[in-house]
Amino acid sequence: MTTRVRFAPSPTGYLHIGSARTALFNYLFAKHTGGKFLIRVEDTDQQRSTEESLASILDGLKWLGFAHDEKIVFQSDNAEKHRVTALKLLQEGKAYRDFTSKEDRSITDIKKDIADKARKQGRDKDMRDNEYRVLPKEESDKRAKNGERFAIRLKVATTGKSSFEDAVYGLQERDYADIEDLVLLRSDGHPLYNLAVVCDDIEMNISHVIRGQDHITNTHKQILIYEALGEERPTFAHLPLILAPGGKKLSKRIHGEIVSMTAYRDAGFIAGAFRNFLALLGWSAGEEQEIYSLEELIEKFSLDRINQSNATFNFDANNERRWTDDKAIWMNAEYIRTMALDGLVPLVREELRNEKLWREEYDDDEKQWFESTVDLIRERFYTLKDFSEQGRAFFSEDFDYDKNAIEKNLKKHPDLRTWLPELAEKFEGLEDFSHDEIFAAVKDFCEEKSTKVGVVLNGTRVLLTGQGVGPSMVSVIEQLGKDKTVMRLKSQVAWNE
RNA sequence: GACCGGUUCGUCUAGGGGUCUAGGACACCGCCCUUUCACGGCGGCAACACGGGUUCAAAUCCCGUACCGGUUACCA
Repeated sequence: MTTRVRFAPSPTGYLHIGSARTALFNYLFAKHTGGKFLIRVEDTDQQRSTEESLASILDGLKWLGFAHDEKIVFQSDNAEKHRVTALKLLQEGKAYRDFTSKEDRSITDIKKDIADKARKQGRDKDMRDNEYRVLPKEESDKRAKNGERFAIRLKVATTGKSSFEDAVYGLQERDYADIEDLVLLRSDGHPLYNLAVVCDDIEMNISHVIRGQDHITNTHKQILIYEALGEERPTFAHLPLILAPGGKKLSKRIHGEIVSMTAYRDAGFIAGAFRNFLALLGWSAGEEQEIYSLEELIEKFSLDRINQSNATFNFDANNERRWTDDKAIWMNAEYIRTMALDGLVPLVREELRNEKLWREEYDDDEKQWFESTVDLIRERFYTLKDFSEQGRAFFSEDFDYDKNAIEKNLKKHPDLRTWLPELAEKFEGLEDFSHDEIFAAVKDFCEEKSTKVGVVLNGTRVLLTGQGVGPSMVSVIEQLGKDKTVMRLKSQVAWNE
């Protein structure tokens, strides 16, 4: 039997980082086993589902490279089937009509209420305490016929327990006494989550359900539905959660953009790097390797190597440099430094285009220069943004000077104000503006002035690139070329800042 | 509250009775390299939640406690 898994987002928001990892693990498992990766949109809650949300989720999945194998299933399209299923269970006496009228309250009120009520309840609460559970069939039929509104609830056994072997957490058990007679169909006729999920998973022939461990209690309920339906259940694998620092829930309301996948794309992350980072959050191959290509992840992935404890996604909202997890940033830098130039160049092109720094010549006459520039400056960059920010001076005359760099590398050595234009003149006289020639000129110059090479090079770096740090300075000079180098060394702009 | 999970360096993790004076990665700190800097190389700091058992031997198995998380809807 080939494996079939599904990623089932509900389109009520952006693609959450935790959902992205769930999608990743589903994808890796499918590809590892030669199976299918499907997408099902859980849009039963029509009130909260939006088109934009769906578009942004699909966008995020596409960016991460998770192509789905079959047509996307929309859960709302199957509502009729779900209804028929609920009615069937009612017919068979496995479910019953609940005529209790629905309370009409706002979602936040309900949430608060549930929390309050739950805190007061102990285990002695009888989950079967519903007068309609034992209402004679004739009576129930009669009231329904009279047009009385009702919800359909599953009749959960009074004694016994539900159990399943989780691929990650092992044997899971729950007493029936702790499970309420869950509602399958709302009184307005809309199917509810647990029913819809089970029906669709059966319909889609899903072999493995891989989802967050916040669904474990749902799984017990869903198993009850599988059993009532007489259907075989899939293998379940629950994933540990990704938490915010301090072990709290990671939410957009509290933590902002950091939880949204698109924030990473917009911040200049490489999809492969982020995927790599996500894969190692809750899973490891059990070896001392950190960088994995998608192919390697697929080859090495297995459910039994998934961790059972929740992971903390580490970041510091008050520190600009630590806006997201250190390791994620490091990994992105690692990818930028080491990935094939062929792969990086198009990404840089896009970044420069977005920032209006792109020139068509970079794809034509200046292709070689452009590629060697990217190769030179990528060495110390962390994100694609750095190409248009720290690296801006390579692509435009309109760049800023780093304040600290000016102070530390320029103004601390006032002589540089006259020296650097002098150095420019020296450069002007050079025949071929090569690495060796440039270096020799700088060395000569420093001897003349009896100063350290570092002082001159650091000052030069500020005037040429606006930065305090970067690749080998002589290479930078060579890469910029004689004209720009001379012009910028003579400029007084930085001195006047 | 109840039910269900979890707990190894600050963070991600390896380890599943002896090979653990607990390994790797990120971050941090030092040194070296680079006649300059946030690259690179080398090194350092730093963890088995606690208490009982079982065993010749426990980070690893069992029990309890603490703490953290999940769930507890006619939401998904």
